[in-house]
Amino acid sequence: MPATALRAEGRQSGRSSALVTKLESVARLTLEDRSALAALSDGSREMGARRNVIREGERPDFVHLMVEGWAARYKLLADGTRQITAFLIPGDFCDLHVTILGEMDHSITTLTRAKVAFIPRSKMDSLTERPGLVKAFWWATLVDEAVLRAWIVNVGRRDAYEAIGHLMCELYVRMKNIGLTDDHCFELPLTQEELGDALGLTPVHVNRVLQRLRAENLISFKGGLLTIRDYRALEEASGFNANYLHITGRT
Amino acid sequence: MPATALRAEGRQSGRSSALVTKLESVARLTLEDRSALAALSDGSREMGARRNVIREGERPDFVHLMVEGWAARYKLLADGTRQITAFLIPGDFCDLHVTILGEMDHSITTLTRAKVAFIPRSKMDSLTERPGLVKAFWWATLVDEAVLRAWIVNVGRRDAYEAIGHLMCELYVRMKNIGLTDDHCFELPLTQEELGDALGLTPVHVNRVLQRLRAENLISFKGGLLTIRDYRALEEASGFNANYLHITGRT
DNA sequence: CCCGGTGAATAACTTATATTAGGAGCAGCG
DNA sequence: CGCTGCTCCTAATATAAGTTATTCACCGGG
Repeated sequence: MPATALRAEGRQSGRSSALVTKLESVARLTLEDRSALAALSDGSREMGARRNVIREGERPDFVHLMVEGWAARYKLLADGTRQITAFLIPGDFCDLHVTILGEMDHSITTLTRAKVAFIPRSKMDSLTERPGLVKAFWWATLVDEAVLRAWIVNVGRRDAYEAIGHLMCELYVRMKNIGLTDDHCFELPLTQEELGDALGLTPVHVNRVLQRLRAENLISFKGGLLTIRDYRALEEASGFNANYLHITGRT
Repeated sequence: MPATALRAEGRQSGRSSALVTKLESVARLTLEDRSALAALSDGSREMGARRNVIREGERPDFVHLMVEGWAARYKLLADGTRQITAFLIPGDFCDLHVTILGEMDHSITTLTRAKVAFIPRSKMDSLTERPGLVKAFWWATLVDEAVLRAWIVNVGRRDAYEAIGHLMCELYVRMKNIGLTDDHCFELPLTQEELGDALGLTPVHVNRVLQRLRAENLISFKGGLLTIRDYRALEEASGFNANYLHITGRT
């Protein structure tokens, strides 16, 4: 498979930003809207893998936007276990409008090397004066909420096999929506432990399930690269239905 | 315990609506804001227990607001199991701004007899022209999101005992915030099966855990009425921390 | 007053997943 | 080069929770 095509960090450079790509799939943006969004990435900072973007208890002055790389939203429990509640990929806001709530009730860490934009509140305010963007931002938060609900279903009612399959389907659709897939292959830079932290499973159980998914020829997953060998079958096996992602355009 | 005081459907009548009480705990509302909110309850409809408010796939014309009684947000799986992703109590919007997304990706049902306001979109639009209310509504959706994250942690990383305790603490704080508790007692009109559907457990296991919580004198729960006998201990046992509810005023 | 329905309580048994532990492969690094 | 530290993989055992089934208590209706 064409691994290198996906790996390259600059795959999107030259094209529009992931955020623009994502929002254009549901909202009609003006030229000015688009360049205003693109400008957000300008002052973005490079961060190493596994660095804190924000921590629980902090009161961020900025809204953070993923420009490149992956991050995860998580909560730490008293006994040291961790629950990941969201994976953040390029084009995702980490904490849109969180200034309203005051302090963070969870933490965010990068998973890979990443580019994160730190957007001052004043800049956000000027953006939300554009009616088209307000609506697009609303759409984004509502979809985030829908993803959370699907996550609950995953952890609550699906067994490990279905849950892992479901998560992979979701991430595939989201990555495809920002142009970061190549056929049915995309970068999934998660360790088995991180997958477990997302789904409430132990790494050893994740391992067993991955083997089964491979044995059944549904996926191949190695070196941070996931290929869904039989997307239909994986959807079927995991009960995935993309409707909750509310992507209207291309599927 | 003073059951009757809580049971009365009109407990709040004469006072301000649950929505006003809830939003006032975080935002300063003008007199007009308050009366505009109160007016929302005017055209509310009575509904029986276990009736659909909205179903997956529908495209609602209205925003629904819980005025009295309980409801639940849920998803149905192919194998017939159900996962509840939220409990809705008075003052909660069922689907704020959902008109943006198009069709519903989940369903909502009443759990008890309830009063639900059906608010036309135009009315919502006029409300959100008031800056104070926009911010208050934002706060409400952000808290809803935080509740979803806590729910994921509950289902993913806590065992049944902790999860049930945690849910009870959360519901206690939320009910208290809208003035529907009496000391540490409040109406919790959930069957053991519904509790199970919320936490991904079977009713028989929920039963076992409830017995244990009773045996340890942490709660008493009978006839839809929950009394938290030792709130501190329950918080401690379940790892509950109310910070994610972002209630600034009274605790 | 009995009847049917629903929710709660048990019990016996099964199963999915956790726990603990150890080894193998590979990458970065002094 | 040979460390050191991750991931990944595997196995043995333990346990929380599921499954199925039965009984009991309560409540409203005819």
